Amino acid sequence: MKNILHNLNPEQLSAVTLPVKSALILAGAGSGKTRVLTTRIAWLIQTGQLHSSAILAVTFTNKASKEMITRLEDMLPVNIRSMWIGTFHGLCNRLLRSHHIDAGLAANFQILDSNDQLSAVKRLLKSLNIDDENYSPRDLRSFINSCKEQGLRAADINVNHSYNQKFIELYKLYDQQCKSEGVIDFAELLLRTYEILVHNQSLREYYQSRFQHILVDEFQDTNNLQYKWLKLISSCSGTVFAVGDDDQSIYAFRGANVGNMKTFEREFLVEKVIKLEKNYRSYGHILSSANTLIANNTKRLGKNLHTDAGLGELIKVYESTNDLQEGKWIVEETKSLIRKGINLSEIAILYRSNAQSRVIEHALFSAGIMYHVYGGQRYFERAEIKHAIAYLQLIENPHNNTAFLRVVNFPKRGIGIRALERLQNIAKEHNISLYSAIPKMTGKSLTMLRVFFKLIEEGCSKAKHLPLPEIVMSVLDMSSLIKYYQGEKEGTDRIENLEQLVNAATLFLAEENLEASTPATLIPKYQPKNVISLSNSKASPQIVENDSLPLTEIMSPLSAFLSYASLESGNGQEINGKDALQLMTVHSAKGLEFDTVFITGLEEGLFPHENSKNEDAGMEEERRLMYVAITRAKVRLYMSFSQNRMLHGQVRHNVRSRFFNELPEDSLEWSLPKSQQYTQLSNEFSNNKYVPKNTVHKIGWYIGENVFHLKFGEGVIINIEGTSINARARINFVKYGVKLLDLNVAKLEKVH
DNA sequence: GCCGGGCTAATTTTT
DNA sequence: TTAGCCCGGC
Repeated sequence: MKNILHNLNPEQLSAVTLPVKSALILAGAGSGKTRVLTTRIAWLIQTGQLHSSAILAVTFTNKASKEMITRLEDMLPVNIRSMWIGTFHGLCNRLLRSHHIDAGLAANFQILDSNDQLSAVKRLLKSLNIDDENYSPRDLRSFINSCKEQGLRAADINVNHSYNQKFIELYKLYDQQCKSEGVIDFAELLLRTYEILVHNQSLREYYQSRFQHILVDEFQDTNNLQYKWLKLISSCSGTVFAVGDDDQSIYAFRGANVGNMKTFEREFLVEKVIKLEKNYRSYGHILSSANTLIANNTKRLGKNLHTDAGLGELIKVYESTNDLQEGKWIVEETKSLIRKGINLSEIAILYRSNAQSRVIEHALFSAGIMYHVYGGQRYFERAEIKHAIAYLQLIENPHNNTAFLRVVNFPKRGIGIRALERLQNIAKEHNISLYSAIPKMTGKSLTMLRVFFKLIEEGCSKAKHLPLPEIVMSVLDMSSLIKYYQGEKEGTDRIENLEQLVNAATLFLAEENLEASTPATLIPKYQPKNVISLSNSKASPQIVENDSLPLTEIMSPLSAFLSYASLESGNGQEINGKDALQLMTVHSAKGLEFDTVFITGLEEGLFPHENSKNEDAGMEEERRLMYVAITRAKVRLYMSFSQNRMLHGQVRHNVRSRFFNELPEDSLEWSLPKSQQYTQLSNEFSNNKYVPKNTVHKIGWYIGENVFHLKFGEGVIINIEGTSINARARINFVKYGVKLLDLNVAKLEKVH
């Protein structure tokens, strides 16, 4: 038997070997969090405390769950399959497929990704003739999602606001629309699962007794529904082992609630919180910067990272006049790093928002330095792939109107908007899907629509006999998608992508361990009677066995593949053999580490971002984001800011980020001596082409200065026009935006 | 049905 | 600046 516990530090060891009770592990950046999580699972199984089927491990991303599976396979000789490891969404998908009848869903329900959801919402609004900017599709979508993430149905929401009233009504109609089309959105996967567990006692008790230990990764990212879900499924015999880092909570904007950690500690009666504070990633200066910075946050559970590695290099801070210069500086530093023998792929350039990559890319491109920008389009989100998937969805479920509208006239079949409007009216009138409405159409568009109808119909019958990869192949052919792109100027890449889809299907089947030739079969697996009888301890072998089947066994391979495609957007950029510089937002850097990290654009308004500066919570999240950025670096850390930056088509004057004041002086190495900073600053301003040279002294105000106005509050001078008596300042006020004020009239105060 | 001009708004992102 | 959206003209 492998000694899986060797080389664990005392804190890690105590976390790994905790008794099977609810526990909270505060795992700092680079403290071996994943290791603890996987080793604990292995330890529980190896010591015979739990059967592998009693374990549920939940992550947020597919990447994280894959990583966990890989590591476990390395540690354990047993079959990982019997364990439930996956993302919240993936696990809920599995549960809903197994219990689709209880959930009131068709066996082959399809999953809307957020774009699909948006078009579904748009279609709903259109069908109701709502063209009011107060009810924009995007707002409605986020309203619906945030309701679902709170566990609220339209009927549950208090009607006390006229604005709400309409949204609630629309939310209800949206759910009806989804139901009749046989589709569900991401949030619905979770909510629906939660609801069937609440409403179906035998089902609930079955899973409650089955999962005795539930391990949750990145607990700080859970939203309220996920928390409720965990609480429900773990009550009775279950316990939750939560691992997270409140200091790395950077997803509040999409519903994550850090407060869940404190609530968890209280409600799950956690006796002792274990902190993993030993960092195995970064050198001392980097770590103390992170510690000092994050100490400025008030709402923390408390944690301080330390390392055995020495202090290492100082953090290099660079101040530039403008963003172009910042780009050049990155190029120069990169070149010198290359000379030191550092691989480009070990260097990351981080920024707060995607728009900032442009200037940097330009500089790198001109210098001939290879780079790779993360966050591009993912494989399954590419237009051509979405088209192919839509055909596949229609074959599996022709009533999916979102898929229908996506491809009914793509490639062109001469089916225009007029025809579709009529079709939609017929469908609405008879309360049927667009597909079913086709035979009821009249006029010449009927002919065209019939062609499409036949196409789908033939696809359906073919799908019954062919193995998955061949279904995909035949769809590419019969849809004429390939033919269409052959006629396009830049279609080669798209054709390549489409052909990749066949490989993706083959690969998917292989991973699901299934013979490619198995025909689609659907066996009802869940027998409520059995479950009731086993509510005490051991689950019947039959049910355990069913629970561990690959998805392709409980639904058609095509259906399984489609859900995989929706839930796994596909690492758009994963295989990248080239040695290239890594460019990404700070958000997407979370969980990664690099030898060298550049944090760029450290300016007030950018990082921390303007929109977050007003409330405390927003500011603290920005600080955590900065903390995440810093802790990505192993050996070398660079930070830069620029006095001027092109933003929204305008040159903006920025002040360096407040975060610099929150870092330890001793760990920083300014590229200009600190004493010269402010002298330098005013020189730069007076040399600036936007300011007449001598205005600084004559007027007594300078660009970039923080000011306070009685009515408008705080702001920054972004430009000064005219001189002496005519002098006016363009001031960017935090709350009121840009105003032009006469400096001789306006009562401005300096803010220090 | 398609193209182009004008307008507007402008973080962060996984499933 | 630029991407996305809407509208009008062909």
